[in-house]
Amino acid sequence: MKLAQVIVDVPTMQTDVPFTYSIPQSLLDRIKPGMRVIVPFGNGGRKIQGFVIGFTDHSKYRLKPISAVMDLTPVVDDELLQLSKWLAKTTFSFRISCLQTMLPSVMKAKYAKRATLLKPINDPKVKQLFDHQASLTYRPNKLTPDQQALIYQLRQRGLIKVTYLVKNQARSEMVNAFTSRLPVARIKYLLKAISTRNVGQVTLLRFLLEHPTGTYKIAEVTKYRQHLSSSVINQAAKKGWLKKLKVRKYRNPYKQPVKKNHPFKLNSDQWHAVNQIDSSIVNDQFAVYLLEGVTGSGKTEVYLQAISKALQQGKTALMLVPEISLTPQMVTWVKGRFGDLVAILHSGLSSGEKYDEWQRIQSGNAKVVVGARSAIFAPLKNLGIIIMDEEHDTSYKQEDTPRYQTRSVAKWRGKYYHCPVVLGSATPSLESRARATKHVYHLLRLPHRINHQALPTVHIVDMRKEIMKHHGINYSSALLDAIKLRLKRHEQVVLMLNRRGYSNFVMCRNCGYVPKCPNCDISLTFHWHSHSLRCHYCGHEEPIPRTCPKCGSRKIRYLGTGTEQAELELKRFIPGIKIVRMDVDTTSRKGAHARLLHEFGSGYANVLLGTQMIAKGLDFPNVTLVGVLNADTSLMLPDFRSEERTFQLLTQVSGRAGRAKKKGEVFIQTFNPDNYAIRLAQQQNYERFYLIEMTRRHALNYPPYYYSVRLTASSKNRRLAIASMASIKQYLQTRLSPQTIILGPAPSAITRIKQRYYFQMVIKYKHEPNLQETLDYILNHYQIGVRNGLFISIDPNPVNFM
DNA sequence: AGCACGCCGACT
DNA sequence: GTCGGCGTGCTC
Repeated sequence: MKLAQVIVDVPTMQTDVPFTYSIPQSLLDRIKPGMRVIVPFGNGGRKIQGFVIGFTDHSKYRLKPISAVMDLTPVVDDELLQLSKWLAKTTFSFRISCLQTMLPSVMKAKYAKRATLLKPINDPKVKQLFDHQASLTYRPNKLTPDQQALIYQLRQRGLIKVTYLVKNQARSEMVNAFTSRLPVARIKYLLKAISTRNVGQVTLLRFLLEHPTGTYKIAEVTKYRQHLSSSVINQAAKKGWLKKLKVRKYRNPYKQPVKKNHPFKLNSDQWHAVNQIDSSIVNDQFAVYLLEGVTGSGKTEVYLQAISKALQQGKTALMLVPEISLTPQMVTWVKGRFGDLVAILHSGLSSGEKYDEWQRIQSGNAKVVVGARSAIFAPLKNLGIIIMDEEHDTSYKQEDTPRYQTRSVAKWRGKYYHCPVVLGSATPSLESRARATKHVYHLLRLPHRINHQALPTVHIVDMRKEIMKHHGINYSSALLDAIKLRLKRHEQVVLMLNRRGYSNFVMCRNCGYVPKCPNCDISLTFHWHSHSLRCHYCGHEEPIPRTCPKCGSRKIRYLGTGTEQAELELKRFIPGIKIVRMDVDTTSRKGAHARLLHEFGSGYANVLLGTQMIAKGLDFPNVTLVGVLNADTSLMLPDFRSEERTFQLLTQVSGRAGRAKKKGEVFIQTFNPDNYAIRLAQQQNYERFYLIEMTRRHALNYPPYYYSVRLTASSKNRRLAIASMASIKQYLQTRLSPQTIILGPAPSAITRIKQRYYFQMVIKYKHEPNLQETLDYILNHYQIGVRNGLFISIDPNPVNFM
């Protein structure tokens, strides 16, 4: 007896195990592991989606049969099934959540219910709800309580039947196409027999003669062939000349053709790096390479040539980049080199486009994938290389469940396929660089810029002195002079406003009062457009108070530096200056990012002003000046990695200046001109920074000397949360070694969100072989009654401790 | 998650 | 008496 093991779409602790179902005879030969199925679940007749993960031949339960199979071929292959298991275990998340994050969002089922009247009912309320129809399809939570009650009553009285629907959103756009049915000899005969006045038919027959086999999209053929129209094709179909059918249309997110580019000649450092990586590809060897290259050292070319090697070997390649640097420029590079073999996955695509790109990968038509974080799950088979560009970037860590670190998943897949993983960065994370020192990773260095380009000159401007000079808060006179000089020379300027961990808020300059969210207890953010205060966590909005609610003073006003304010201020200092502003507000719309960059790249604007998002991957030859308006904000964060972040950001943004022939200049404005992170970023001295920072981390018992796990508990009941945390800490202390450090429990940085209280503990350890079991035990035993009790989440290796 | 079941108070 | 509120337990 063949029975299916199914992971059901119910993300809870109790249902996080395979459920066994019987397989109806009709599905027996179609059903395979990795397919999605629809199964009955529970005693209310509910139907839900599930994933078949395997088969078994016996079960102690009374089994229900699988209702339907949703896929023709498996959507998750054996490798990804195994990966989902590992991922669920190591990130303390549900198997179903892992499976779902590995797939395009459209493959997640949407649920609806349908109520069908068993006989006509003459109640006006019922008629209104059913819109005079016999059945109503609805989402329960979209109905008003009254409507829900009405349906409940009708059901109780046996007047309606309720069925459950599982909707598959994954749909491909289909277009009309045709294929020839005529043998060549017959076409030749017809061409002679038909009058040449039938222009359409003759043209069609000639087309069929040229293309005796194959399927052609009607829209495309009629567009490029004169005299050939859809009516001609329809007529021909009736005559039996050709067969009409539907084919999938791939929604291609990059319509404009890209210019082909060719491999560059490598310098000796690049050559050495490519050689090393290639040997791992050729020898089917898992190895992690850390490619440490200064900005402008030609890392991209190393990646491209390594990918090329993998393709030559008949393998596939996966290249990950931070979301923000997945710019049209980067896409042009890869598409230009590998053409239609490339699939792109990033958040700018519509869900339909993402699904189509996923299909191209799944079917084997795309062999090179470039994408942001979640692309690490791209269904490539026979991987030959995995590349992570800017490996230190924090966007590689998923911040909600499953809280995976892309680097770990990359290594897992690299081991599975016996292929190299290349981590590239100008400023590697200390974790990775330390592993290279210990020879766990192979260090490959590119210490020179290509074509012996000089590094830009970096000036540090002491803002403590500047603040006295004038009323502006964003621009030192040195930076303003430098900007004016570029305008005169018709060169361009990039200005960055460091907004990491920073928000614009309103403060009373008399008493220091800051308006906070009544639900979440965090500072409200000032919004220029709506002229109101908003909570970033829950969306609460309120007007700006005219007088301080605490002291009554009228000196309550907007404080801090936003990009809008920086833009206005610069326009005041330099009238007529053309600025392209890039921040969350201006880039939220689809395609806006590319449009703004194009606007700047075309030379229309003098200045590109933006937040961190401009620091990465941009390459404009006419930019000779980069200004960092406030280097400090990221230094102020209560986070042990703030120096590392600041160093990385400043180094990266400095690399934006002078990438072509013209020499670049950088101004870093700061209130902490002597800070080592700022000083060493000025010198672009990563190795020195690494040594100093490692000493500090060692002294303070921080990563990479220690591993860390953050445990967060939340509850509506504040005292319950505190008490549980205390008892969890006690339990941990009995189970873990005495050298392990437990910080907290302490209120989280966001103490309260949506009426729930958050508390956290951080476990710092060097060696804890039983940590996995210990934490599993805590999840199973302390998380009692998620609804009103305590909810626990665990984040292994959190990116920050806040 | 979402459903049924069961226990309790308050309504025609 | 029963309607409907919420707390609890279970789903192959």
